[in-house]
Amino acid sequence: MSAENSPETAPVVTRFAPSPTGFLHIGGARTALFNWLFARHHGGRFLLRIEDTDRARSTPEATAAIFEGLRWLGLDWDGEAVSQFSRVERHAEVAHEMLARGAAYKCFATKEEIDAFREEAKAAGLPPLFISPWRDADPTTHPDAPYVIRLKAPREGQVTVEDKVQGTVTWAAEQMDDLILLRSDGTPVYMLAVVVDDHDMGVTHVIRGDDHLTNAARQSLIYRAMGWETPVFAHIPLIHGPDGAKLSKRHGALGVEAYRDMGYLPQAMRNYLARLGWSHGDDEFFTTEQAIAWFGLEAVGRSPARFDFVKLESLNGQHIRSLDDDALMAELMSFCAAQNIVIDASRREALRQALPGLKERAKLLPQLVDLAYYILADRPLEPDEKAAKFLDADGSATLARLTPHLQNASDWTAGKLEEIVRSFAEGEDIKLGKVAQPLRAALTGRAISPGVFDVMETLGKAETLARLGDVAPDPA
RNA sequence: GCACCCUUCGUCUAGCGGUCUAGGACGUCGCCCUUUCACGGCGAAAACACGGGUUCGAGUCCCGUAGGGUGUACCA
Repeated sequence: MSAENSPETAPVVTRFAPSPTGFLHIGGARTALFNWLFARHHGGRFLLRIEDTDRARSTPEATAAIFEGLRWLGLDWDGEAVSQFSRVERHAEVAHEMLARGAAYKCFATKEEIDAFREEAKAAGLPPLFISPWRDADPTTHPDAPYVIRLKAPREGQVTVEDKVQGTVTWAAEQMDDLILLRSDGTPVYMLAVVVDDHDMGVTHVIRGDDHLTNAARQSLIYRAMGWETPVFAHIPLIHGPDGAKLSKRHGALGVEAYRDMGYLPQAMRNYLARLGWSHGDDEFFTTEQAIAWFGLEAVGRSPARFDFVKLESLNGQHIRSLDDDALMAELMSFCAAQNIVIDASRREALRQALPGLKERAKLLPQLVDLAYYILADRPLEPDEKAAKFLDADGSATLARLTPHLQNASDWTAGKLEEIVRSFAEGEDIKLGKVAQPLRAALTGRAISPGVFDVMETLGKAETLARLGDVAPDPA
């Protein structure tokens, strides 16, 4: 690779490489997001590779869930997703090339021998790194038996990884064992497959969780053995659960589709996830376009972050409010469709009209649906407990006296209606709340709602009067 | 065990030797606005893990200690 083509200056290529053994969890989603933001920021390419070499644990369902999760999050990848398994022959080919170069060797040690070695080492208080007796064996002494191909790792000196996030990290060569490249059944091991694939796919920047930091050292040995230039590494800190413990499947790590079902917006997820471990000064709320414009590895932190639902929810509320009504309506409708919530055309129209008042009050999509109860429900409404309190004898009587004033309304707009109700309250010598609250309860069945005059306008004159009639029969 | 990484308000973070009596956001608590709830506005409590250095000067650099995390497979 020529100098002008080095990873530092070549067009950026990043990748996300999940193994399809389950849903796309939140940590993976953030790794994908960082890779995506970085690629988009640099006008580069973002690739997807499915690490499905573990045939026993990989499932097509999981692969589908990962695609679906990424799509929902809006993290579009370039080109076709690559199946790592489909490349086993190339991996084996590279292993044999390393063998031919003398950078690797055949090891005939059996699993039992290795286990025994480790136990002895442990008992003797020595590092449990297996040192193969076959490393420098004369090939003529090789038995006719199954063997693995091991990397001939350096025995002395240091191995250094220049990491964009972690800085310069150094290990003593003695810490590194002769890792297996090809198993005795001829299949490649992960460590080899990643390196070969990243190289062949032209990946310039490897951005992944810092649980791979030590892997980077071992992988750099493979790059070196093949004479390949290493990509730029960036190991980002992991995400922990709300209690500080590692986020795992049985411990708070949900698939991204769970967040979708809870009513979070993809842009809010992107915003929140981006802020976990990365910052741009004091900016908390931003658009995806801004994130792309601002993103850089130098502003990624090194300490792990806890996942905080409360803050995510707050951010989601901000995104709901900032979305224009038609876009929000579209999000809401697709959410309802997924949740099997059916809304007919006329109510959809009323909902759309009421959206400006609704969205101020919701942090999650389902809250929007709940708030729209007065639009979606059929008469007679079933007041909840708090609403029922406003509809006692006193409240109902007030409403009964108010009704004629409404019937005579010259035009049915929020402004005009407020005028009418206010002058009614004045005439009765009661506070506006005394009439507005029963009115709200009667019209919405709830104690909380958007402004009651807006509700009346949304409902229209006939429906408003009908609902009043339901709770406050005409005294006449 | 060994190796590596991490450590600023409850949480996410700003801070890249002096501008830090440490800033913002979420959350919490007051007050204001107000027909409810939100939104919005104003204000309060709340942190540099500990101990040594280096320096005229350390949240910022170095070394320890403690705590946490990750890795250490013929898993990925």
